[in-house]
Amino acid sequence: MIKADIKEILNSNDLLKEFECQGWVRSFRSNRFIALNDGSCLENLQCVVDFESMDEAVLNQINTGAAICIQGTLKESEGSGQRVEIQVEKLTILGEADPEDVRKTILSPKRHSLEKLREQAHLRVRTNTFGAIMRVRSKLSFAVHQYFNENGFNYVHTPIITGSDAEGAGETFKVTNFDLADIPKNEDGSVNFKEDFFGKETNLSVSGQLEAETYAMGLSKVYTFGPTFRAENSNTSRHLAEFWMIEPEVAFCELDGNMDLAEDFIKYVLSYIRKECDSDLAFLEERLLQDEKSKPQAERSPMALREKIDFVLKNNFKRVSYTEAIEILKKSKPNKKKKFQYIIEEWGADLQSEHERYLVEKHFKCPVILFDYPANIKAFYMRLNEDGKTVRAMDILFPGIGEIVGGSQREERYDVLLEKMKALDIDPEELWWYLETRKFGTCKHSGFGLGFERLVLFATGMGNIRDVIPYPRTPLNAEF
RNA sequence: UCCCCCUUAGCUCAGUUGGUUAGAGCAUCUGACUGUUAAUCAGAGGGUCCAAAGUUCGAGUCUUUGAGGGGGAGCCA
Repeated sequence: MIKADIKEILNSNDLLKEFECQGWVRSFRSNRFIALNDGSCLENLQCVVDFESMDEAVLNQINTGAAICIQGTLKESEGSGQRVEIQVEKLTILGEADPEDVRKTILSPKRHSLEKLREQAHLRVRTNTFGAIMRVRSKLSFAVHQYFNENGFNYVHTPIITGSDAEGAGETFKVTNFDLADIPKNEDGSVNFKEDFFGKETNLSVSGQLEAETYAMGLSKVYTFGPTFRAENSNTSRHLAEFWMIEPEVAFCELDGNMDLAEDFIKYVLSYIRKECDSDLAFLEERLLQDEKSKPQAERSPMALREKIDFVLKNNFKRVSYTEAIEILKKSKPNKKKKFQYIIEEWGADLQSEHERYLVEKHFKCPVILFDYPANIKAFYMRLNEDGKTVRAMDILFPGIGEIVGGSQREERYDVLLEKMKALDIDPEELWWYLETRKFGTCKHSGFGLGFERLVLFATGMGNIRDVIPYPRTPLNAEF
């Protein structure tokens, strides 16, 4: 008796050998054919039972959704849909699933909308689509660690609870131990944080960057990969209140090296899943194709999913300075014909997503790295260029996703950084430790943040970020 | 937070100008059939028409407010 998961059995050549495996019934046809799935791969194992010799009570419990254990002989399939199947000799019901209840859930064997699946997020991983997405997500995150490990990076766990709100990356969730019905106040009516757990105001991290920078100043190459929290009231298909972010930080590295790293990294992880997840990607590709059949020709994507990934792998990302991008946009048709909602008139304008989409999807038709942005539309820690008006920032824009990476060379000059903080009203006292790294052996260094779910979005071809994370947290939704 | 759209059976949706008993497909149940691949065939059950208020002889349908969902924008990763 060989105990194996379904992936192993489907790839096995041990015909006529005895196997045992467990899984959940996807469908039971003709009182004879069980489609069994255990999540080890997309494909189901066909288990053939001899219903005439089977206990009727057991037979009646082989319903969609039930967990079962089967023992039987592996043989070549007589049917055409699969190479091998198991002729069942023993079947045990491990967990029942009453069809009357199952039919009210998304487990019922029919097509369900992604919105309906989201309402039953605890069950959706049992569908082909979510099984595929979650396996791709898992392989992608493994590839993240493998890439950095192979390239001499150290994995750093930056704090999730932070005491500084000075990063400016967004609205924060407060962390407190106060009884909310009775919050200690100062005489002037403000909250007395001295009585709180940490003795100061704390919140959930919106970025591990500042702490990662300090570690890069000792380990040279570091990265973080962890949850990130933003309390912004963002209601879009690209934003989550809780998401996973990858943040490498490299000492002795300037912006060009940073761009090289980001591009190499993205290509590595995508090529990894291209090798490891072909049947899942093929399934997602087909799903997308079916989905697009109902759309008008103009809205359909020109490339199939795997083709799109391969295109990114084969082509260099276009590197364009902000100044060049503005020139391209100024001369563009939608700008001249005033089709843009925000017309680009002069240097210094912040790029809206319609402009980014034009550059990526219409003009270059390829991932684009924009760099050297005007200083006044970017964060305080980005390194000021010699021109005094731009900073060494870079954003990577992906078709259909928008900004997937935001990064920069960091300002390593103590005086310049201090001035910048003062100008932007950031209290240097709060970030004393960050400033000290610029006093003791400061050096040029760079890093970026990559939104992991946005990467999964691209890799799976899904359209809504809530469908590439197990339990999405968004405004007004923290179910499960 | 702003703009637009949606909410009718377990699911996806139809429902005419406001009119009598609100329909279909899938799913479920019962029966038939059995090498099926979202099996097939016959039959059955299944409704707080999102909520509240209003207009009207009469509201699934019209009006107002609210809730939830989707798409787009802003903020960003």
